[in-house]
Amino acid sequence: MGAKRRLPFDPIDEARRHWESRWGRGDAMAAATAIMRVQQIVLGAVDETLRPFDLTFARYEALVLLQFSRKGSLPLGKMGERLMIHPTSVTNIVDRLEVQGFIRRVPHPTDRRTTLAEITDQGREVVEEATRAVTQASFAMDGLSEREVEQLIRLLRKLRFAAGDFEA
Amino acid sequence: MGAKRRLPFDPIDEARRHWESRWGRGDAMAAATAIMRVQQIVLGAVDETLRPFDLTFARYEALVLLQFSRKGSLPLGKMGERLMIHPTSVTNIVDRLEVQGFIRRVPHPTDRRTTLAEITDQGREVVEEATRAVTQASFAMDGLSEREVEQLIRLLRKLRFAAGDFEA
DNA sequence: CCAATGTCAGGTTGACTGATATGC
DNA sequence: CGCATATCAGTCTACCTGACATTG
Repeated sequence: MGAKRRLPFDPIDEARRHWESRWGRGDAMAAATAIMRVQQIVLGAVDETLRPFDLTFARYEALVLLQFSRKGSLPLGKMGERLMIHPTSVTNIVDRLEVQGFIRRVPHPTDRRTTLAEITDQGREVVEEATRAVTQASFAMDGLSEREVEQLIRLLRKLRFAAGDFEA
Repeated sequence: MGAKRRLPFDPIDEARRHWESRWGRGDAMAAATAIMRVQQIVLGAVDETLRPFDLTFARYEALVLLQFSRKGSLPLGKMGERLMIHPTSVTNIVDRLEVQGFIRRVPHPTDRRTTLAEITDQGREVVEEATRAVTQASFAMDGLSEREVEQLIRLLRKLRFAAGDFEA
C-alpha cells in the first residue's frame, strides 16, 4: 500500500508554513494541494465501493447520467459535455460499458453522424444496486457535518463557476 | 479539446436534483463529484503553468519538498510519506527528475538500504522560477475570496483528518 | 467547402500489484 | 530470521494530439 503511516502532523499545513516563510502567500497552493489529496481519498473510497460491481467512478457516473436521461440514451458528445470529459475518454468509457453489457451503441435516428449510448436493462439494474451501496458508503464525507458538506459544495461550485464550467 | 462548451446550468447541481428525487440524500455524491471536477480544473491550471519548466504538479511538489528540507535531500521513502504517494510512484518521479538533472540519487551515509534524493543547483533554480510563475497564476482560486479559500482549506483538512491522513 | 461527430493510433502520466535484491 | 528499502515488470485509467472517414 501507498502512504500507509499516519503522519504526526498535517503535511499540507507544514508545507504552507515553509512556503509562506520563503515565498509569500501560500493559501492558493495549500488549497490546491488539499484538493489533490482529498480527490485521491474520495476517489479511493468510491472506487472501492464500486469494485464489486466492476465499475469505476467514471463509468458509474456515465451510467447514472443515462439512467436520468429521458429516453435512456444520449449522443456520445452530449455525454462528454455533461460529464466534462474528453471525447476520447468518452469513447473509452462507452467501449468498456458496452463490453460489460450495461449500455449499447445505437445509431441516431436522424443525424447519421452521431451515435447514441443507450442504457440496457442490465445497466439499469447495476446502477440501482451500485447506488444502494454508494449511498450507504457516504464517500468519506463522514468527517463533515451536513452544514459543512453544503458549505463545501458551495465553495467548490463558486470555483467551478469562476473557471467557466457553466453559466447559471 | 475536451469539454469546451460552457453549459447553461450547473451539471452537478442538476445531477443532484435528479439523484435526490429518486434515491434520497445526494449531498455526499454532489460533493464528491464537485471535488473530482475541481481537482481536474486545478490540476489543469497548475500543469499549464508548469509546462514551460517541463514539470508536472507531482514533480514540482517533490522538488519543493527537497528545497525545503534542511540538507536538500531526503530518503525516497520519506518523500513518499510526505507527499502521500505510492513507493513505485516515488521511484518513477525521482527517475524523471534525475533525468532532467533537477535531483540526483545519493547513497545514504549510514543505512545502505536507503537512497537519498538530493536537489541539484539546477533543481533549485527551476523551483524558484517555477514558483514565481505559480504564485502569480494563483491556481484558479480567483473565484474565491481570501476568507473563502481559508474556509475551503479548513473543510478539506477536516476531511483529510477524518480519513486518517495525520494526527494533529 | 467547412463544421461537427466519433474513432483510432500513439504518447504521457501516475497509480497499482506482485516479485525481487539488498541490507538492517 | 523477519522487516525495511527501493526497484522492476507489467497493467490500468485518463488524458492529450493529430489524423481520419462520414455526414450535415
